[in-house]
Amino acid sequence: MTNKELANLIFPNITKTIEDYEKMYPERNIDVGAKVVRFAPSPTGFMHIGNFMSAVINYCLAKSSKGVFFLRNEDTDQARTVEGAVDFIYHILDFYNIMPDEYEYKGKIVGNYGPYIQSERIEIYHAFVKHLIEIGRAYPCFLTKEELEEIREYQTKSKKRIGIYGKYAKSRNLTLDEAAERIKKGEKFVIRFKSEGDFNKKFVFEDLTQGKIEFPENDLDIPIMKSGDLLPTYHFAHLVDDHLMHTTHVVRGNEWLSSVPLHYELFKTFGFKMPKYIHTSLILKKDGDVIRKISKRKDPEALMFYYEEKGYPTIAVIDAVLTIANSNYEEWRTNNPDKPFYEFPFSPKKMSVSGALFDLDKLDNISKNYISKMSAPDLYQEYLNWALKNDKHIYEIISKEKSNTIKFLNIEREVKKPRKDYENYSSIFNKSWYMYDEEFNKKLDYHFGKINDKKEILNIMNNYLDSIYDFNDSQDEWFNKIKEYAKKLNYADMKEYKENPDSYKGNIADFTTVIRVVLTTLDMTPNLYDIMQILGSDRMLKRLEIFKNSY
RNA sequence: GGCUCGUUGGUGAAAUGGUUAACACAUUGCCCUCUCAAGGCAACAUUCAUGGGUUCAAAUCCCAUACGAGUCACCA
Repeated sequence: MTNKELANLIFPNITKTIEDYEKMYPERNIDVGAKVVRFAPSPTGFMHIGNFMSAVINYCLAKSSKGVFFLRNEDTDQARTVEGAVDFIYHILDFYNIMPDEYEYKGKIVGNYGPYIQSERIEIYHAFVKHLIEIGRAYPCFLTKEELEEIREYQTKSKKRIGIYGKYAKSRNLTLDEAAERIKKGEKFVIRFKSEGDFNKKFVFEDLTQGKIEFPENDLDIPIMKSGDLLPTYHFAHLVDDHLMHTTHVVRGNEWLSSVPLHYELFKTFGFKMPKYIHTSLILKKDGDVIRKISKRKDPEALMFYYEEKGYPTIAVIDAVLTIANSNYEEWRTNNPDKPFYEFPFSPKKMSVSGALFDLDKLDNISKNYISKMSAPDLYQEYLNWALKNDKHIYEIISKEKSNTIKFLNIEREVKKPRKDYENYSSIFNKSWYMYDEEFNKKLDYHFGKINDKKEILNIMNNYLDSIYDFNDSQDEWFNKIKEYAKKLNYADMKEYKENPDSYKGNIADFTTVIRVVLTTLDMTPNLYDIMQILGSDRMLKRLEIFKNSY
């Protein structure tokens, strides 16, 4: 029996050769320096902030170099596949407007280098595995789970390196005839790569983020094809796919760094050019005093659901992620406030090598700045979109009260230094509910300060609303009138009051607080003048009546 | 245990042998002010994990130690 015959025995129906596939997927027709990158999630869980960061970096790399960004669904672990995970990935990419140029979704293939779903590429992998067997660099391994367990135990006990290599790779020594015999008998097997590396020899690998790293050569005979579903393992699929799809830059998590020696040998064995690698740092979380990997279970902010539900502007989340990814992003952003994020010249070298804590305070700050710069109608639209998906109650109210909502959102906006009240859309209602009669009537929990005597409050309010307040007054006129009236009732302006606090009932702030609380129940609101303009005389009088009856 | 990487303030971090260790967020204080928000101005690492060494000079180079992280599946 020859290698070729063994290969045919294992893959009788695979007729295409790797040369055939080389022809099917020729070099891409792109500019020199254009990057071909991929986002390659496995649908074994819902997209988290780390995946997202990787997607954003890939998008950046591709767009800024006029390259290609494709999505490859790495679904080779069928057992752990989570339903809805793929839909969620596409939803997020669409939501954040970072859709790939090439992908395969719901039966639709976009791009010439597909299929983009690994389980649909099984014949391709088999052709490559077959080739490896033919040249004697892969072999069927019949080690059972129990045997593997034993080897492992022995290695642990005797403090040997763990893994299948050297004398532990028992099936390596089987003759081709023996192997064929056992296959014919129906024994289960995996295909292992036959490593020729020497653990005592070192080689230097250059990672774009981490720089030069010296590794020992790989000498592990790792499985490249699984026994049950005959799907390839990650390592082998990475080799085949990124070669045929002509990936130039692989962005992947740091956890892959230790697989580099293996991947290096795999590419070398086929004589394929290795892509460049950008190993990104992990996103960590501070939990009390412990710093650990961010956890999908414990940290709600780890999953991408969080930011959507809270209603963070998409660009704020992207900015926050890029700020972590690249230390000079923030500076670039302040210098280029209006440029799209993907024009940022992302530099792998500037990525932090150690893990970064994801700082929600920082996100809030970035987000507040974005929201403060939106026009009121734009903000309203975003707010409405958010409410439609996340809070029906709010949605009903603000769609009914569109004009008043926009007016409220416009308070101290579109000025040089706008208010920064909202870090996300879900926080708007908490700061504006009192503008809606329905909500206002529900609460009626008045928060008066120093002046809380009903008689005095009415003394101020009655005359003020009836005869002094004029809707047509400018803000200055309005405030002058208030000051004048306050003085009459023995409330001083700030300076006078500070000089002589005991000779007055209170100061102008105490005075306006009374008006504010009667009208809103709250002692803290944006500019009272604007609130009153929006409320209008009728509603204010109504609210005064309500106050009379309920306080 | 093997392999690899890392360790600058509460957080993200800059600096790549040369005066007082950038900047941003957070925090605190003051000012402004009808409250709030915003804004303005300050404060916040006598020190870069620890110990040695090289050098006129070290956060930056070298060595050791400690601590932390990742990985060592027919998971990705």
